[in-house]
Amino acid sequence: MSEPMTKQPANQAAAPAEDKRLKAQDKTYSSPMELTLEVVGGKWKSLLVYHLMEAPLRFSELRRQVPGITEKMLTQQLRELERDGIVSRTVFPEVPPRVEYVATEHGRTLKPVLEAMCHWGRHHWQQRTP
Amino acid sequence: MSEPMTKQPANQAAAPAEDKRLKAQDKTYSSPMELTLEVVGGKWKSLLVYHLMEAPLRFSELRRQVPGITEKMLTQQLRELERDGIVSRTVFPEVPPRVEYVATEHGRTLKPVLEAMCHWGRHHWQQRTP
DNA sequence: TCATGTACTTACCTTTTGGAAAGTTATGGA
DNA sequence: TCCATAACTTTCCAAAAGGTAAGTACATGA
Repeated sequence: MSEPMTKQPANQAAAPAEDKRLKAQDKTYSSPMELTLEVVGGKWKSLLVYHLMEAPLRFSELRRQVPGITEKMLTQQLRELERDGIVSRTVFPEVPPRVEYVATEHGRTLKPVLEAMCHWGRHHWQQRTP
Repeated sequence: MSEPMTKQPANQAAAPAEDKRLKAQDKTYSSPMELTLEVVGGKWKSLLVYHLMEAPLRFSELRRQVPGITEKMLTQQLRELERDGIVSRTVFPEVPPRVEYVATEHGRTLKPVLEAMCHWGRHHWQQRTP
């Protein structure tokens, strides 16, 4: 935990790196947690991934399930999650358009993290009023 | 998960609420995760709580163990964690001063969350370069 | 007298994040 | 011809988060 982790470019010369699962190349972290925070930190991402854990949802369904999120934030966060290989996006060539999002296999490895967060929140959100 | 949770003030009239474990009174969450994010979200808090999980550390030790954090951020985040009942602060009446921080019993309930985050980060920070 | 160490404050500034509201595209139906 | 729909994009703005750098208090030891 205390040993700094350095993300080296691994194979700078040969491979142009088509694996886009993780951003944050060349960055130095002091803890693995920082990487997790980069991927699902912020106000919306963990919520979104959680909703996409089991079944695909389309843009408008997701917007309904995550009250308060604006369209701008929704697309923005989904794009970043997609870039990090956490969710996948499928466009159906219809009019009006239909686009579905789901957690990828890689994204589903976040399940323990999200469930721990969910569990903690559930059990501590009204610990007061004893 | 989908049912909105509303945090009511519980006993507005009588009790002046001396329990400061959780902030975020009167707020409505759409998911328990949001509460967790309020408590350990942000760039530093989860890292700090993780370091204070087992043994107490003093201010300067913490600063050393969390490279990159400024003194301002360190005190600020520790104050918020203290207000939320996650860490406790002990001042030793000495000169030069000595102040120690540790996770409270309540704070230690975050262990599964932080460990899940740590675990995920450790196993995915270099998944590329296959 | 002066520097040292520790745990802070404070003021100011930059960066990041988030939000409101309007515009865009394409097609089929009234 | 006009409207509706879905999934955006764009612009402009506000707020929150984070960072820099300097200053403070106190007792001790040089």
